[in-house]
Amino acid sequence: MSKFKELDPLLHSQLRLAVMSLLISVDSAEFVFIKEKTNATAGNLSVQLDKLSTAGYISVAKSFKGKKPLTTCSITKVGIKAFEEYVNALKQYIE
Amino acid sequence: MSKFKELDPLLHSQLRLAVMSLLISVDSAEFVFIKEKTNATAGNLSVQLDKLSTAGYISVAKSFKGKKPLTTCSITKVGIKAFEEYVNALKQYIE
DNA sequence: TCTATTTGGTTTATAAAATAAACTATTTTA
DNA sequence: TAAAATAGTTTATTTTATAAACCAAATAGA
Repeated sequence: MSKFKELDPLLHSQLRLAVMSLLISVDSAEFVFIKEKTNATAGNLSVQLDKLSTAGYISVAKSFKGKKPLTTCSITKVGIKAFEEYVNALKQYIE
Repeated sequence: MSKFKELDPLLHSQLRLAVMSLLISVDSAEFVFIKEKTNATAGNLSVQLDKLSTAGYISVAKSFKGKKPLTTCSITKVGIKAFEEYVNALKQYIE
């Protein structure tokens, strides 16, 4: 029984983890879609997307659908790696 | 693809999760042992044990080994159930 | 023997994070 | 054309985690 590995604090957050979990299985997803799937408020989601984006875990593209703003997110290579490492570390806790 | 289940916030914390993970596989464990396994500071561990104890997830017995204080913890039935449910919910995020 | 240091913690203060509330700009609907 | 909805962002508040300070007893060193 060894010591517990650190859990990436950026991923060890319910909402950010849900976002990453979503994004890892799709090519890209829109703000509104993520918001619905995660049950997040827009404000909270906005903040957490920023954090993931700042860390380079996701990329966020802002455009327009007609005249409404459209925020599209996708996971990056760095994000995939971080997610995989997090899941790996987490298994030590739950298996 | 359904919405994400809530993750019990009491368990979704690195240190408290590590504590529960430890306790679920042993009969009981002493403060110092848990502290070493989890790399926690005494202060932080003390606070988090209190929270788990207040929630009824663990029981904490305070006694003396010679004249030194000895804090012994074990997981409760309620704690085991909560841990299992947490792990279950978590799988939705990482599988 | 007195005085540091260590052990085994708890309590309180501070820093960081999550969340909620308020706000902006545009658009659609009644 | 006023009200409500959409798609967000920004800022404020609450909650959490962590660190620092503290306590009491025991042990170790000069």
